[in-house]
Amino acid sequence: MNSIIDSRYDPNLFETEIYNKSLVNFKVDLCKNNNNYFSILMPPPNVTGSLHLGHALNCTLQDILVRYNRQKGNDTYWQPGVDHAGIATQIVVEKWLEKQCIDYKSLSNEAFIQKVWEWKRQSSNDIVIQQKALGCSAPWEYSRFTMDEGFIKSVTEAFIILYKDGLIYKANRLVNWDTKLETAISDLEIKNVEENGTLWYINYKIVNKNQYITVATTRPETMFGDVALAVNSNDNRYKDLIGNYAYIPYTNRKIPIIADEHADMEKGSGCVKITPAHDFNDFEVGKRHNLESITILDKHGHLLNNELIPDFIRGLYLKKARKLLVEKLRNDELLVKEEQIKHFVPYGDRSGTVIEPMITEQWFLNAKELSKKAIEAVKTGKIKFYPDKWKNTFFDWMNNIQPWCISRQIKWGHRIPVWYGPNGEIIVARNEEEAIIEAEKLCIDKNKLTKETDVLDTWFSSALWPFATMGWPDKSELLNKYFPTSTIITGFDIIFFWISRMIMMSLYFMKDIPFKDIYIHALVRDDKGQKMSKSKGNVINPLDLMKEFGADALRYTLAFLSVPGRDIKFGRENVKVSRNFITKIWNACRFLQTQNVNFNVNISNIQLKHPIHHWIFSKLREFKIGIESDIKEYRFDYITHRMQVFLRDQFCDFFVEAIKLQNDDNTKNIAGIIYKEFLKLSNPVIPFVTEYLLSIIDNNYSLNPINIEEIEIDINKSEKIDNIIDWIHNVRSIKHEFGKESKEYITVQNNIPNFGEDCNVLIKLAF
RNA sequence: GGUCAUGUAGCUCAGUGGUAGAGCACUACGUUGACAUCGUAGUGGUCGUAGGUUCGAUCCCUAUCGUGACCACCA
Repeated sequence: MNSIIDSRYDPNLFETEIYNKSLVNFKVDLCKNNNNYFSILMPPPNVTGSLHLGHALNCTLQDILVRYNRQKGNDTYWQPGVDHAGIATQIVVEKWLEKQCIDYKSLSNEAFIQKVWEWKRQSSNDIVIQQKALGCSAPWEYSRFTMDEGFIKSVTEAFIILYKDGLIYKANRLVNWDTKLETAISDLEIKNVEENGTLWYINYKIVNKNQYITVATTRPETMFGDVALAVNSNDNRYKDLIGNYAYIPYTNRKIPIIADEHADMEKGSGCVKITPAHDFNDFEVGKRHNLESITILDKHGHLLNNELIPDFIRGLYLKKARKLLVEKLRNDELLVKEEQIKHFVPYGDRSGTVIEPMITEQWFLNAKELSKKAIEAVKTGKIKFYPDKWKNTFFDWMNNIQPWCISRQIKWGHRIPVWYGPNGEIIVARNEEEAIIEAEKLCIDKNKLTKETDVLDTWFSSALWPFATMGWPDKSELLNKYFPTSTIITGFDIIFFWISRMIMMSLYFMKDIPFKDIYIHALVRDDKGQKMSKSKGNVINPLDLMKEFGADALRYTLAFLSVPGRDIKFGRENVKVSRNFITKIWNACRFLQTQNVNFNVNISNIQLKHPIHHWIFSKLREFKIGIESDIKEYRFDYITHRMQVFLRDQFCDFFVEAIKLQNDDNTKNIAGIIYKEFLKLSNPVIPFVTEYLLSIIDNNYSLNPINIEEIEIDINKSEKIDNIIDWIHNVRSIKHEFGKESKEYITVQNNIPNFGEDCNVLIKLAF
């Protein structure tokens, strides 16, 4: 046994060392045949840089489960890895290159991708370093990347199957277009922001009448894509005009005035312009009335340079065109009213630019078809949400699910496994050789094949994470042993992006659910409740905290603050408090060592003589059982409370104090056993300090708790101690309130209850 | 507009159909075998407001106000 009597608690002295020589076997034993398995998928962090506190929370909670299960003897697997994160990473790398004064736009595709890989290596390295510092006990050699070789195979296979089954198709549709990134994005990647805007009332001249009709719009510049004006058929103001035509200002293009329920009599002027190529509602109206769609914007958000657009704004950027157009309308007295309104404007999540609805050719996945079984799986309780309320969010979205636009016009990502023939024939194949063979079969000139340049939405590969990581489409031992996984731990923000899609894909490809429990944890905010962001400057780097207070303190804090269904307000003060608690654990060890406590006495060699012996064992049992139920309920906060109550309020305050009064070897041996058990049971939460202390007090320590059930505990004796403790608190209270000389205090001293001879010595603790 | 949360001590938050809990902060005392990164004790709350159910409500129900998030509209 080594001594720490003269050492203060300093996590920096042992954390790295203890991780490297930890007893925990991170390795996976594929030969082991254990019916009780626990497997968990690490939500792969994006390779966009290093980790923030949200990741630290996510990893901590997973590691607690993993260590707990491993300790319990369950065959445990934790799938680590990182995500290529398409658009997000591409943007980060572009900025990174800019900083180095590299003109990324002039790089060839291949050269750019090379740069991204370079970045990826650094980023994923940093991530793993952070995760290890935090104590994550994952089998790192099983780490996967969503674009590694195996994953490319999985993604290709999944695409091909879905295509052949008719669930993936190519279509010309109105999609959300990001004019900055020049790619389509999905509905989920849009954030609607409320803004002050203007509603312009514009006069359109009616054909063959000396009369105008007033159209209200927030987007006048799109008027050149108008194909109709719609009014409500019940609107007396316009009833007579239905069937007439109107001129689009500054053009001689005539568009019909139609009746459609989409026109709301209460809103604007009651007459709405229909621009199917640049508005989702209008697109629907257009379909209903068989109207054509006229695109007037190019991919960069500039008006087209053609005869549809009046020459004074041809080719101009949207915002500029709008300004000029409004000015001209105003001067020409075609603008009859300008109304300031608040309205929502769609912004791209990643680019921060206004999103334009645009008609383009994209690849879609029929998500509706896949959603049915996924909804069923949650409805029947095969998959459970913790907290339960999130299933409503899940159902809401799943019941209204839209076709998923899976193609992106960016560089970084999985290339869609499609080749085109000279006449646009589509050939879906695993590789070029296969595509050529297929082309020959179809009598397509194989020399004229071109490969699809679009890549897949990053979430397409993430959706395959539960089984692609374990080797799918091949059969593998990992899949065999650890699929479906037990639990997934993640934030609510990716329920739609990720959780629901993994469920759909797993049920489709594996015919089974990907996981049984979904634990949704909180968002980590700063101590004022504000979202942490770089621009606000309130981001806390987990590594800094770990350096100052230790990884254990950070882990303990994150678990402590994890109240289900509530966001975390995180202050560094909390970490300090946790560190203080860990110091207490440390100092308890120091004291026991000064008492020459032997921590390695066999449980069969101690006797429960004194009631306090029964009491401390019954508290240990409560502690152990409590943790077990907390884990089942994912109440990580409760576990930390329990640790405090047991170690501080029960073990230190009474049992250790009792040792000072009743200094026999048997009691000291019990203290050694209890303390050691506390360390083991707390190991999942605070692995570093517990394992270090265990290694100090026992050269051959193990992390497996002893079987307390074997110990016969007399509950009556234990309860007697509870009563004594209540009484002690009472006496102390009186002493402080009235003073040592007071009548009240003397009365108490003269009326000490008879707790039995065996407890007499404890009475001293009261005085 | 729809949905889901949330409102308990100065702060951060637990909790329960039956005399209100923790941590931090604050106050007093304390260096009595580890621990000032500490110990002991204490101050502090009509459990958002108004109704209802109940023998009894902070907890269940209804309404209302405040806060937050998500979804939708996005003329």
